[in-house]
Amino acid sequence: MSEEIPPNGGEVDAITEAVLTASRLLVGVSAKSVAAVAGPITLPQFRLLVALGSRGPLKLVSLAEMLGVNPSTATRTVDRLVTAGWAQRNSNPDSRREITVSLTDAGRDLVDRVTEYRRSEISAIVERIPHEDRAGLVRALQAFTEAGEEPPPRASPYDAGLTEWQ
Amino acid sequence: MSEEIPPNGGEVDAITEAVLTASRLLVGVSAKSVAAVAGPITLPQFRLLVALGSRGPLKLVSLAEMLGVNPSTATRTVDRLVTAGWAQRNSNPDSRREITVSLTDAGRDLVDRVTEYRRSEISAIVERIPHEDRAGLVRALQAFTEAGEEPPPRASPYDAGLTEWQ
DNA sequence: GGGCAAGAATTGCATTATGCAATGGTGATG
DNA sequence: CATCACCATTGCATAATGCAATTCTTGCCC
Repeated sequence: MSEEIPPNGGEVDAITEAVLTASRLLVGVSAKSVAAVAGPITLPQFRLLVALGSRGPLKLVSLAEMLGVNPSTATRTVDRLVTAGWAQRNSNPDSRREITVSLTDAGRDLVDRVTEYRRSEISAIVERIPHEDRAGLVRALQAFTEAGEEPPPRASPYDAGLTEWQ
Repeated sequence: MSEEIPPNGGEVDAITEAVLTASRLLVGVSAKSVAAVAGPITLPQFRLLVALGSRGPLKLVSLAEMLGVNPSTATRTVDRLVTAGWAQRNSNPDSRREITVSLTDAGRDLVDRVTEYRRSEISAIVERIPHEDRAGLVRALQAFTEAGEEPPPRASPYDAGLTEWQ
């Protein structure tokens, strides 16, 4: 060994801890955002709306796959969202065995409001970060993300920070 | 106003985006960890075990509060965990109207294995970060966390990165 | 073209997760 | 000791989930 960083001399552990702690904070922000804006909707339902918002109209199977749930679960969640007026089923003229699900205007509006709120919450935190720390943050976070993006995980619902656990 | 950083000159937005992206990654890591180790347990159940693991034996009400659920939900989840052999109810000699819930050895073991796995996943990512970016990461993440920790959010289950959504 | 396998959505069934509203027991305070 | 607050639990209703049919629809092969 030459200068530092033995197999795990503490630096890696320190960063890991820092990451976990920061993660905890983010989790709280997301919860707060949905609760503050989305009122009576449930999280799984909102997650489905987010998927539609970020990927556009989707077949039911694709939707289920994105959310990591069984198609039957997706079907029934869509049922509820349709009833609530946030999503709609569209028949596909090319293939009668498929349908697409898309947001209604109300649904899109809901997603936008929550996203907006969440973004503003994070911005508020970022604005309290001392200027001299900011430049390092972007570089560091990008380095972290790139290091972890070997196989890009399932894409979209995560964009809203919404998943079943974390 | 003196030198720079207008209301939102882009720097804040850039950091916000970086944070959101990194958050997405973390979410994936947590999901993978539980799925890989915890097998047949559900997420809400595991979340309860994590709370017990990080805070020790807890009254039912405290547990429910930590998890952000109704006490009745906690009661029934504990029922299932007890049946599965991962948790136990202990009568409190000081106050017969309270009970405490604690991990069994099997429960503690399960939590340890998942935590270990998750930590190793994050470490693996951290180790792929170029050395010159690492120091910046710790400082930056700490700055971020401190900036957000105005009112420290509900504590413990987040420690394992486990929540219902994110 | 007829028939058959694969794909897509849905429905049936069972279990878990949740919240709200009692209920029954226990402690504390006056 | 009488009442009020606190604690766990249970009853009831709804949502979320997965697995296993079921029903159409498409594609493909003979």
